[in-house]
Amino acid sequence: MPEPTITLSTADERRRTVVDAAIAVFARTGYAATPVAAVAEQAGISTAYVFKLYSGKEALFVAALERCFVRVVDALRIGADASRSSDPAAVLDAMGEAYARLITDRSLLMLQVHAMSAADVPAIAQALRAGLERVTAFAGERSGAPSAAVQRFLAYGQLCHLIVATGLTAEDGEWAGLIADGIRHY
Amino acid sequence: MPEPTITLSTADERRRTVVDAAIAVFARTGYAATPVAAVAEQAGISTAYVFKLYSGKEALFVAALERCFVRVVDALRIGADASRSSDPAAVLDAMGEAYARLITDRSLLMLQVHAMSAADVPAIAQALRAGLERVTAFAGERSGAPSAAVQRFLAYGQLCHLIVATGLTAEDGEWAGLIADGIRHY
DNA sequence: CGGGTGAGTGAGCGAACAATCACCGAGGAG
DNA sequence: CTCCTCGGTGATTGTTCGCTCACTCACCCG
Repeated sequence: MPEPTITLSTADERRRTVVDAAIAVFARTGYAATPVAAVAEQAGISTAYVFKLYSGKEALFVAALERCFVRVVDALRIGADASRSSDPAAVLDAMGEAYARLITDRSLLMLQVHAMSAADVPAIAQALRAGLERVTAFAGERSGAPSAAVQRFLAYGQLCHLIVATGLTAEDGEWAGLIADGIRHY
Repeated sequence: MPEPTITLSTADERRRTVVDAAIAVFARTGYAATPVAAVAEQAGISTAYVFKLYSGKEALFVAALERCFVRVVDALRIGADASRSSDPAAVLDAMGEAYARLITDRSLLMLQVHAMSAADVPAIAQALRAGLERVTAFAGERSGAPSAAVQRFLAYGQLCHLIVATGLTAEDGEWAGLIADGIRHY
């Protein structure tokens, strides 16, 4: 056994590159419609090597989804830290603002949408629940808000996902304005 | 031009059968991962004939989605009619109850989830927006509720979709109970 | 230098799938 | 009977995709 070193192996560095590529590509075309070759191309390596780094397409998607939720929770934490008031409602609002800024790049949002659609794959459903748990637990504990407020936070987050995924704009009419009113998505 | 008859041609009857099959099958495995042959099998006809009834997979999915939204609005109407009070909040609540009962069969719910994921196909995104408009407009006009209440109605509806799609249950822990509290999905 | 280890790839197999085409049979009109 | 329309199908085709395997190259330790 070699002595433990701090420096990462090159394979692990590659894995990070691949996961970043996977987030971007899966977010564009979804789980089923995205060939692994597209992820490999985005990462700048061969398809064969992607299969050496991850046991299959499913594991690759799960890894991307897990990283996605890590990034979401990180954003919520930064948002909460930036809140001027420690009032639960204010902290929750600051988290919402941070999330809205995070998803300026739509990848993290769309990946969650695609994951819901691919949840008939058990491993994906499990990763989705695990990510949801982390978001829910963090939002609740960090803000100190009551359950109903956290639930409301998540519900309007899902509404935001709907707005972005369907490409709703003000030109869609009065009803579109009704749906999107006050929902931040820059 | 033949004289207009009330009786439907057999081809149109077949189209309805196919659309019903499409709703069920697409709801299970989504747009990209569902072969047209699976829809044909469910409908009890050959794959070739499905392509004669619909110009392609895309048109078939759009037809299924449109019918899905028709069924949703119908359910909302029936729910509103059954409301004892004409108070806007009460009517909206009755609509929610009717929707919760409608999606006892998960097909209509999951089809909407899959449609969001497939919204990078322009025709699907358009059908989704059109359906959303009908739901929003009907809920608002029929209940007479203020915009914010209608928006809230949709947001918690999306939360319900998240709960069902991820397969959340009480065994998932306290956080799961927090998310699902009061959200009707039988 | 020689050999072993791990990063990285090209080529290809087998299966699945969207879409098409040639074709069949029944029934109604002339 | 003949023809023509229309519901309906089997077989096929070209392509794509997940995944594997044999292989190369660079580096490092002795």
